[in-house]
Amino acid sequence: MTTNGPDMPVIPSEEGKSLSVSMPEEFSWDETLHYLTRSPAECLHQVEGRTVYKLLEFQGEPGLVRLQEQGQGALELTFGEGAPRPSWPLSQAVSYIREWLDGDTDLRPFYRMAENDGLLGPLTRRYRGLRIIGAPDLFEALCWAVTGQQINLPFAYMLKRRLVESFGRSLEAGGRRHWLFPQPEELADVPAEALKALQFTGRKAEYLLGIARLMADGELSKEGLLALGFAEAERRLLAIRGIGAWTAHYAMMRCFRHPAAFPIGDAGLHNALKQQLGLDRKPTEEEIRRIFSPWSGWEAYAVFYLWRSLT
DNA sequence: ATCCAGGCTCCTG
DNA sequence: CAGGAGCATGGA
Repeated sequence: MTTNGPDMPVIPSEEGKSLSVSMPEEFSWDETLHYLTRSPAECLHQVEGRTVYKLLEFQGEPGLVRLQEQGQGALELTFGEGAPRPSWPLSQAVSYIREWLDGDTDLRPFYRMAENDGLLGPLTRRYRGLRIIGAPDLFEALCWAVTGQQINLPFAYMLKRRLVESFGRSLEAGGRRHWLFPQPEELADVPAEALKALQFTGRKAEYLLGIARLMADGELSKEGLLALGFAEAERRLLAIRGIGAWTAHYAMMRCFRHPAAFPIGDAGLHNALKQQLGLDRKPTEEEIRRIFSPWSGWEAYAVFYLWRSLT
């Protein structure tokens, strides 16, 4: 068996081909990397130095892409070296990356609004170019939110990793294994016991499987929710067992990129406000609403910048 | 040890 | 309908 016979097709023009992903001026690769590296247990992308690898899937076919900064507000996108080349074109990944890294939001109105704000002003200057890193896959966004309910973040990352490495597909390249988040179909028929063995609580196991079944059955989808609009999508999500206000808004923030999504009950948000405002206790929900009232329409970004202040 | 974690459901009164 | 117990584990 030959590995490099004359019948092996070689397409030089495809080798080393790269595409440019244009990003707005208000985009910071440093801030993006800071977010992407915040947990060593993260398994849905890999960061090596200032290079990001992520396994994507289109038409059921996985492909590894590599992202580097290109300068002039652009990223360089290539296929990851050492990985099987998918049949889909690299151009298919460009719009995904722009959505993932929030390249389509104009942050200038947010910055103008925050400019003279005593709380948000310093944060937007300190973390300028920070954008809401998305979770374009609805199932992933919901599972991640449910997983993170009421537990500390390191533990949540560990649970996610176990879930992904137990039920997701993967591909090895360059001595590293890259993972896809499981599809709803890949989780729908898993017994709750299997999730409990990964240290999910019995309750969370039920929540995750319930969401998986809804999506596998086509009763819940990103397209369907997008068609509903903000208020109706929220109502639909809240009707699902295991999804409360925090989870619904978290998903709308990370998956639907709704700038007015507002996970107001978030413990990290409370701690950030306490710290930024020098309070000796956490703010009440009423106080939070008052603090956020000037930022109407941009709550998700205000929350994201406040989260950033914690690390 | 005690309290808190990127909460939600379900049961009381 | 507000309030609180229970969930279950890890880190400070």
